[in-house]
Amino acid sequence: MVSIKDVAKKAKVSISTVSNALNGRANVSEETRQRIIDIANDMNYYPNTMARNLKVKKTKTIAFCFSQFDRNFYFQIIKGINDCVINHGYDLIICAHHSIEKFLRNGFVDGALVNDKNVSDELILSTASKDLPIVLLDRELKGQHIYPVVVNNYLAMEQLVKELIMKGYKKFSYVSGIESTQDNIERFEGMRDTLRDHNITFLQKHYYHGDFTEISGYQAARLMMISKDIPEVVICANDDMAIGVVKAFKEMGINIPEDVSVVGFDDIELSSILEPHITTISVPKYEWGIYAATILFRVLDGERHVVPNKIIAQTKWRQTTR
Amino acid sequence: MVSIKDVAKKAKVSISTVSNALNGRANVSEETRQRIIDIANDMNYYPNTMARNLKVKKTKTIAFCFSQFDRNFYFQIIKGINDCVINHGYDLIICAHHSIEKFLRNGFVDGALVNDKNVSDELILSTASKDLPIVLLDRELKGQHIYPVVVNNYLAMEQLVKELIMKGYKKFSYVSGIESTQDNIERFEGMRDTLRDHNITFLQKHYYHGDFTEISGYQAARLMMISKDIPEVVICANDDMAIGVVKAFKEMGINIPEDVSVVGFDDIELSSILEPHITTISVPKYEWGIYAATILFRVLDGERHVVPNKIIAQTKWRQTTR
DNA sequence: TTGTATGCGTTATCAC
DNA sequence: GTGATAACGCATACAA
Repeated sequence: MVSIKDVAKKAKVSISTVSNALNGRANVSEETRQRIIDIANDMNYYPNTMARNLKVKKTKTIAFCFSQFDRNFYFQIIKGINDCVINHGYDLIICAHHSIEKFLRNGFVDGALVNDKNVSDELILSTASKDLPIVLLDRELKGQHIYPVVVNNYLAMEQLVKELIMKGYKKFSYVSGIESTQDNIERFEGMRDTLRDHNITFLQKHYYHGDFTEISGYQAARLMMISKDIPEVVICANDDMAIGVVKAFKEMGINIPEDVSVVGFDDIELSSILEPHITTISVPKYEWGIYAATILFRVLDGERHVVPNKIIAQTKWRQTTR
Repeated sequence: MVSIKDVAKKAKVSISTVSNALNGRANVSEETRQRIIDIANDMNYYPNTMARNLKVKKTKTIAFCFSQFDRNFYFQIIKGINDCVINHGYDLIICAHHSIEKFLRNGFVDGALVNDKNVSDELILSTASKDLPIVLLDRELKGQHIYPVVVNNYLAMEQLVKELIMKGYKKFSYVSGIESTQDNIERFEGMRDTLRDHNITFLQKHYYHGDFTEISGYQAARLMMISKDIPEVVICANDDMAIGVVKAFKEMGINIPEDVSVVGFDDIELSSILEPHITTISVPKYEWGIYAATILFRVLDGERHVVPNKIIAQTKWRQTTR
């Protein structure tokens, strides 16, 4: 590996002159600069990133901690983050949670975004610092140098339910995701509270327990059938379950949306590919990524009191509702 | 950021003793070792990765160059790579092509995998070295310290066509991908040669020009219709186009597979979701990732003359063929 | 305009 | 068993 020393030797100057020339500083004559640049190119010289980082304490690199490579919901988010990072002249590295200690704990990166449930709250709390602000996409955690950028589930659900009520729907059922997750809780409460505000009480028996998987939605729909409790509209905590619900109803000869309507959440790719196209709440994934990265850069640029907004999601009306 | 110096000071020993203790070397008494470890934990000390790398010239990190975050075909591959890298006690960073110079050129990583058409052949040729072997997933490039791990398109196509012929198919059409791509060429030649070997000449007029997109497949099928040239089977250079072909035929009231059969390549998720499920050549993506990373580690472990095999893909017979 | 010297945090060599 | 010290490649304050 050719180092600054090799270039200096070949150019018959000192290493500092090489450094100055290559870093565009004023204190070097134009002709020596050009000569040094040519020689450096010639020798295929690239400054050693680690040695430089060790010195300057800025890496111009952002880490994105992520390991759920099997859920393609996230890839538009990555794209947004990547684009934003590049635009700011930084580089992005994506690393799984195993690598956090290695990459985050010691100035390897200037900031991080985390979207990985495998990373514990404690790890985040103990890692975030003035030198390493962290933006969270998968949870709302309070703490110094920590900036959650999450979807406003409650508001999106509120607006959806309001519109459904306006369309005349009165009998709602809900298929939950994993109970303990914040997403599920907020989505459910958004529905329940909005119904209450419109004098519709949501009965516990219309709450079906799912776990965000298609099969759990499928089973919930069959359960509705067995208990002869088909509502006017089934609201699912995500699209996967909505797909399962639709599948079950279709198999049982129940027409959608004539006999029952179905709504999902997330707007995954499949929801507008499968027939019928599913009405769902669309999370603007690309923009989410952009915004999350933007927040990080505002912090890195020294802005005080950065308070992120929540991401606004909106209903996409499609074929599973009237 | 707490450094080894801080730990040494607190433990009232020299930094070398701290280093020795923490790195499990023999020349330090068990009690001082334990005391130092405790203090280090206590102070939340983590060795600075960059300083260490600068010294030892091994980073235990692998880079995967990739930027096509909008094609979910690749994510199973990433998962395979990631799993393999973790298993070897290394860490994986994924970086876009913009960052190659920064991360690959100067000992930031011990090896790299590249699956990014944006990275030029020249860049790869000039970057690969004894200190940085590179495994290629997206092209077959010959060169020192370069190891292509690609799919055996030709063989897969040969086997597919043989079976189709055995099933009685005689009239074949081909919808091409982008002409210049190696994938397209190999897939086409695999078909053409196999037909020839079975005394079936493939006429140029049955070659339809596509570009790997769904719409180009759709248009090719309409063109077949207009020219009244519906074959017994349409072989597409990838699944996206096969999906387009199927869509067009369905719209035109042509029955699949009764009137015409359709075959794709890749086995993307959609091919077994949309109705009818598409017969296609399945690329074992996860295993591909595992194998590519394995090749890299064999090189890193000092094995001489590593010669990668090609990835074997196999036909998945589904509903679009008889 | 150019060169010398120092230090970033670590590991390794070699005294003690 | 322990501690100075050099070196990794670079940037920079300061001397020339």
